[in-house]
Amino acid sequence: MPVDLTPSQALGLWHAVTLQQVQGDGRDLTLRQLAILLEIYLVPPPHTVRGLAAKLGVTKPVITRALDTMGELGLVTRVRDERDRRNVIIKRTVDGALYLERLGDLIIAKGRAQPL
Amino acid sequence: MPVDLTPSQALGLWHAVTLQQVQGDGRDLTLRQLAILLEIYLVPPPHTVRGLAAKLGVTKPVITRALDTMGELGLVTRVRDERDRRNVIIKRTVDGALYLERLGDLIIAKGRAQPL
DNA sequence: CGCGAACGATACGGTAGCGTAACGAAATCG
DNA sequence: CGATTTCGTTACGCTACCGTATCGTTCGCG
Repeated sequence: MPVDLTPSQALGLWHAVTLQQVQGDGRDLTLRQLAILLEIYLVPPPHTVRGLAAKLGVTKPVITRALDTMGELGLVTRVRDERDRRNVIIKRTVDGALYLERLGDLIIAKGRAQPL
Repeated sequence: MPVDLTPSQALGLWHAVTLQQVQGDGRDLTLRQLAILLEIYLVPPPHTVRGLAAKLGVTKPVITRALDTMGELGLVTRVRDERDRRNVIIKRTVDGALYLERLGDLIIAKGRAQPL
């Protein structure tokens, strides 16, 4: 079941959500960081630095740095892969799930408020 | 007519759109910049630095800097208010309208692709 | 083994945004 | 008028992210 939007609804929804995000508190993620976070939580594991970099079309340091930042925020964790110790497996956290749950709620709430 | 979304659809939509934005080209706006741009194009004029700062809950330099950046990208223009020359009126541009039109199209396309 | 490839992290210089504070120009008010 | 307020901008020091290049570790393969 697709989500059918008019142009006005689509931009209005984006407007409402970004506005709320900005007004909330400064703790905002970069577009890239958010994309990484969503990828980790919405796509089945396992997730690796290399895999994320390929999926997003960015370089590996971008992923490493984003994981550093989001790790400090508790949104994500890294675990060494014991089967191939060169790899690092990116794990989800409770706080990360909560963060995205709140984002989802925000989107839904603003979607409900869309006119037309 | 509201936009009714399930949590899965809401986050899936965000995922698809941010992913595309990141993959596209580096020309990505900050969350704040995007919020400002949407505010300018979706809310009836006139728009001033002070008004935008109040609406978004940020300081004036944030608006000035964002307008500098987006001005260089051609997404927005500034014109001195002749009735009160202290004010600056922020004007829309063709390129800015085009930019948001493409964003709207992207959202709609990804919305249509949402499962459930 | 030893050598090259793969993986993630780090170093480095550069750029852009931030918050606070101060500034110049213009309007308002006594 | 002159003093004060309002508006947008600029200055300053700081932090965070970027891209490129390189590093250390670990695996795979001859």
